[in-house]
Amino acid sequence: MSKEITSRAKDYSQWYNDLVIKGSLADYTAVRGCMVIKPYGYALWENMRDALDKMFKDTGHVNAYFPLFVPKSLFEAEEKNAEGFAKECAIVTHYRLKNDPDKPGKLMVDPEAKLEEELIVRPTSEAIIWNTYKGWIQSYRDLPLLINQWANVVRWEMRTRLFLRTAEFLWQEGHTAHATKEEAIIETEKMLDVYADFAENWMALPVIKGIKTANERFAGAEDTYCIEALMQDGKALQAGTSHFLGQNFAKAFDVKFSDKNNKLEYVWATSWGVSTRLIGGLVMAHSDDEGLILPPRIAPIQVVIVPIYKGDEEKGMIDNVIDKLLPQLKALGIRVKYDDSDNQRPGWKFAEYEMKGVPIRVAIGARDLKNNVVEIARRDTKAKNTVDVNGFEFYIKELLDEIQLHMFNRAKQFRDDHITIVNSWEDFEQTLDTKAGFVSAHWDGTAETEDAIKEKTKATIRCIPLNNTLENGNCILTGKPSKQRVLFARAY
RNA sequence: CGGGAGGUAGUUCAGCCCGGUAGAAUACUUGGUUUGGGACCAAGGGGUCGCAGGUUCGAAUCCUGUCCUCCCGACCA
Repeated sequence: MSKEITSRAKDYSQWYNDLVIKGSLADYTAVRGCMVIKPYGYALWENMRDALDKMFKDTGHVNAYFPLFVPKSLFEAEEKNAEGFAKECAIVTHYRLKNDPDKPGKLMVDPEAKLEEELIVRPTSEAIIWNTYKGWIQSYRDLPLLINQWANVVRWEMRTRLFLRTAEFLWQEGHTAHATKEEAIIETEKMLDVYADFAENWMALPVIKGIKTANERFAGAEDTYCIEALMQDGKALQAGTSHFLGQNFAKAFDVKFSDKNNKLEYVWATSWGVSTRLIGGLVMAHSDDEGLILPPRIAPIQVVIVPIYKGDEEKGMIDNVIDKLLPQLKALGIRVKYDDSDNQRPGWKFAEYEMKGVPIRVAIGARDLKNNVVEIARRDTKAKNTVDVNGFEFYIKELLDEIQLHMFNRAKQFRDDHITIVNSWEDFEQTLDTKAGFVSAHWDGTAETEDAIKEKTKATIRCIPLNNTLENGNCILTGKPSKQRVLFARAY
């Protein structure tokens, strides 16, 4: 089998697929639009999940689990939300199969077993959760309610891509209830900060925090905050969202509480989520034509040690050294793998772990034993270095931090180089076609103009950046007055 | 749902036009030699050719239908 990764320059789609599949993260399955996440990819997800989970808990949230199935009547209670998802729902209509009388050995749906009420496979859990919260909230003393769920959801998309858009995906969804509007908005913004912190400091993925326009807003939300990342092909990726839901769901599901004055009020809500899509973003933002490049903080394997030897005697000598080195590395909390399998030669292993994106490779052979050194190769720059064995665990520890930082800085440099300020329609179109990336431009604030721009260029408004500087200008398309720039891009 | 490509060994694919014993590489198993950037030799196992019809003495190959996958669009809180 060809192990080569398709060049980015040739075909980004193929390049991306190669990275995911040959990097052992995931693969296609027999089920349309679904993927299997392989052990290596799942280990990556677990590291991300654990880091996020801790951040949620540090901000006062707890985990719970709600059902996969949502009765249709509940699902449709919040009209805008239901409408927004209606076109991409999987629906359970029957609960039994039976033998097909016309085709021996085959099964058919038993028409007798039709459900009274259809069950929607959750595309998101607001409906079932708010129906539950109704029973949990009576008094202001029950608030705030800060719950997160780790779950799978299903969205029957027309066109799917590994990690970036699959029919079923894993995610977390936080759903909180608050006594006041102000508190809910603070929560919405706080969780956006958590996401940005995670993306930048754990995934080395620079993001722009912003607010979505009405067109791009979550169905049922008052405001959708987002973090937007830039991929190497110049397309933007929505990496996470945090929604201020106002009282929409409280009203739809009749969730009221008595305040201190014993007055009944609807609660204020937020929801926020990130998914396995983040892995797609990670792959597209950092990898090269040799394979994945994973940030050390979440890499399933941070250091791989490859022995190079002739015969059992040399192998024994190397083993002796490694037996001392492994505990030293593990004592520093480093995830290390000693690959002394003899099915493959060193060269094969080098290529394999590069494809899997392992941040640091340590090679040790007879030559090194004599000099009491090891060869250290970093994945991000491909630089090789010979290091003394004494104290090398501290060198590794520092190098991991350096790689993490370097990956972030490199991605940030790329991102910053691809934010282009334009003031005319000609420049706008030309920039999108030749340079791609984010385009910062004035917009008149209307949905019609946004739609027209999308129609003409396929670019959408990714967000109105938070902390945007106000400046007077004219809409790129209509010339109408505008008070601030927004970020446009073609997106995944 | 429109346009394009495809479905043959675990994987990547050839064979199809012009019908006649199922192929290659790689992976796998065994033995041996190797090991500082994807090793080599020898032997071996492995496929109802996506599915269903049809034409034919005979179909991976021709015809019809159908299902599925990938790519490009439309869709995408």
